[in-house]
Amino acid sequence: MATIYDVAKAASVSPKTVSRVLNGDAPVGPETRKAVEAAMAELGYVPSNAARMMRSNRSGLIGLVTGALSHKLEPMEPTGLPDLYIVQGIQKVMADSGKTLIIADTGGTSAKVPQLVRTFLQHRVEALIYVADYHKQVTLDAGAGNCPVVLVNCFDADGTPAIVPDDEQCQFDLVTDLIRSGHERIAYLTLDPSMAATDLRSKGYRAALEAAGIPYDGALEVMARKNVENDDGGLLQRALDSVLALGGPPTVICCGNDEMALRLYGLIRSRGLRIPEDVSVAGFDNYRAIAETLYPPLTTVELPYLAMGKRAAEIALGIINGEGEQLAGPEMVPGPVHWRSSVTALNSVTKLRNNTGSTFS
Amino acid sequence: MATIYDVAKAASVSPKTVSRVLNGDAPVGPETRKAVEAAMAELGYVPSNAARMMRSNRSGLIGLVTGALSHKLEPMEPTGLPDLYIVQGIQKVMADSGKTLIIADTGGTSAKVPQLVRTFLQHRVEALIYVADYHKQVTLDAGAGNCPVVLVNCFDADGTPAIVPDDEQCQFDLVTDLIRSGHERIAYLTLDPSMAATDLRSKGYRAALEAAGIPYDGALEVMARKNVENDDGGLLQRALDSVLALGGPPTVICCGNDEMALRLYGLIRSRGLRIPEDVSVAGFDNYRAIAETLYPPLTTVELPYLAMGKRAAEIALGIINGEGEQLAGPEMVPGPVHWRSSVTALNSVTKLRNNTGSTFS
DNA sequence: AGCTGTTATGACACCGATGTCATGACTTCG
DNA sequence: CGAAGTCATGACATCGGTGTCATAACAGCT
Repeated sequence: MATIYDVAKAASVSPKTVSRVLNGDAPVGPETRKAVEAAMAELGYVPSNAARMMRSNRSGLIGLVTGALSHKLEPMEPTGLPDLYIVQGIQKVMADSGKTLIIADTGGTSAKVPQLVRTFLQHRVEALIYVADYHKQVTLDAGAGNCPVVLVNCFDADGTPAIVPDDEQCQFDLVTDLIRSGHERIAYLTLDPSMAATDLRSKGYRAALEAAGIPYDGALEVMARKNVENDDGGLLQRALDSVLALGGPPTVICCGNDEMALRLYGLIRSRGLRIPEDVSVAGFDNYRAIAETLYPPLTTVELPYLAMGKRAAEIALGIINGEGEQLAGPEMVPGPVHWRSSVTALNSVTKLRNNTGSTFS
Repeated sequence: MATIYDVAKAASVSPKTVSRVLNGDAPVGPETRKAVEAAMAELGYVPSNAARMMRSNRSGLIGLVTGALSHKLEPMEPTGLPDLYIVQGIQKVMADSGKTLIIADTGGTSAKVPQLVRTFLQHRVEALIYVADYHKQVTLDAGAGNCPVVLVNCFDADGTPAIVPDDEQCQFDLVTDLIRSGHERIAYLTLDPSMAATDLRSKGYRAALEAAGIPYDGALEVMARKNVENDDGGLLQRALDSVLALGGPPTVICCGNDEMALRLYGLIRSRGLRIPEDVSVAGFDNYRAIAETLYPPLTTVELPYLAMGKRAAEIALGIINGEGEQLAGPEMVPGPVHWRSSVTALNSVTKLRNNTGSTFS
């Protein structure tokens, strides 16, 4: 591979002049420039980042640790594919800022993290971003030294900069929209309570009821999914039957995620009920492959994964450039409700929803 | 950040000795070693890959160009999420071999590719892997110089090493299994013929019929999906109606992908038919979020994306290490049939299928 | 004319590792 | 016992760029 010296020789100038042409950091005569550029093209010269970095101490690399690539292999996918969207958002911002992303996958084993971090430090990444597969608390045992760290979709106890979804606000917005459409008996089939999101969303659900002056009925909120190997869906069946059997059955059923909603469609229909005429359904995640493809299309909330990724990248870049904005602890990002026809309006104030910022599709 | 000189000074040895401790390429006295290791730990020393690379000319980096991260944002997702699985397979093999993956995303614009390749070359990647979002032909206009290139899920006209799915064999296997279960009237609702896969699968479909001595009926093979913005699913409705209206209606309907099958479930049921009692359904892709979640679970074929990724990584490593195996042109990888209850057996020879290598789940 | 300032360029050291070669101490063998 | 071989270590050059400083040519000003 051609070096800067080869180019210099071919153009009959000094290596430093070639460097100046490359970086444009000092004036170069027009003819000299032309000669150098010709030589570079001729030799197919590509500057070596390694050598460049030796002096400047700026690698242009950002390290990203994630399970996004591997966790889809697991038999259980409690959520959609959040981390992937996050990675996407990060990638986009980084690419725009000229940084190159190095991605390492944990393969599902968080024990690998320290080793991955070490590799990143060897490459002298300018920042480290850790993306979790679902909203949770983590502890960063890997000593990242003085390399700035940003957490996404998770947070720790040490006030490390973190970006998390606003699960509570999302569920609040969804339920509020349902109430605005005239629903009052709103069932909520939740995910495993061991997940940080479950608790937050439950709070949002109750807060929305309270804000509308609707009394909370514990019988309408049922756990319908457990993160265990042998969850064959029986839990969901029983949960559905239990809310349908209530004296005042729900007019709409909220699901912990879109997959649960997909299952629920089948179960509801096998009981002879129509969606949304007999009962409305709402999901969570806006897992589009499901939400848009189902018939009728599913009303659901989008967790702002893409936006979270972008925000995390901006925070990281901010730290690198020494700009203040010293985010201590988690920053919450809200996401939009996607209103589709799996929920029917029980009144005629539907228009009102137009002012809430929800998107229709 | 501490350098090898700092460590050397702290341990009162020469830098070279520290280097020897790091690489273990020459004998070091046990006490010296201990002193050096203590100094490294003390200073939190992490060797610089850039400096290391300057001498050895081995970056330990592999460049991966893909649209995997971004294409899921597009409104249309003709296939599942193949490239992601491919990336996964590559990542796994590379991590095991000690290489670090640099991932760049095209953001959907293939015009960006040359620039991404340039960045990779600056980082002196040891190989370049290009992953396409669906099986197609490409032209590599980006001059990768003498850097080895491996294509995945695509191929070019120049005989560049390439790994592609064996669409024909997959469809052949699926249809053959259907026939073994007693089906003879087998409809096939295809994807857009502009995709390379469509043609190959059609071939597999016909070959399976022919191998079983079943005459091919053109009326059973209908295009049901076009890659255009305004495909509202009407095409699928009409396709379904056309095959159901035939004198000899199909006992099983194969779909171009699992999403189409998901849609078809709804359409079939809205016509008062049961799955699989009245008509069986088979998909393509083994898009598990759909195939396993649907009720009844969907019989489908898995394109071997993970295996393709692994194979591509192996090929790339082989080239780097100068091992022969000079793959010229595409290598086809077959994938397994996943037999689930969306297809009913019309005879009692089901047992036979056990010998075909299909997996049951 | 003489001084100052700008432009265009080159010489040289340096970033942090590793490859090569040299050196001194010690072991082994004829 | 001396030659040859192994072991443990260090001096020094080198990889491919960039930062610093020097230098020469030429313009503009008093």
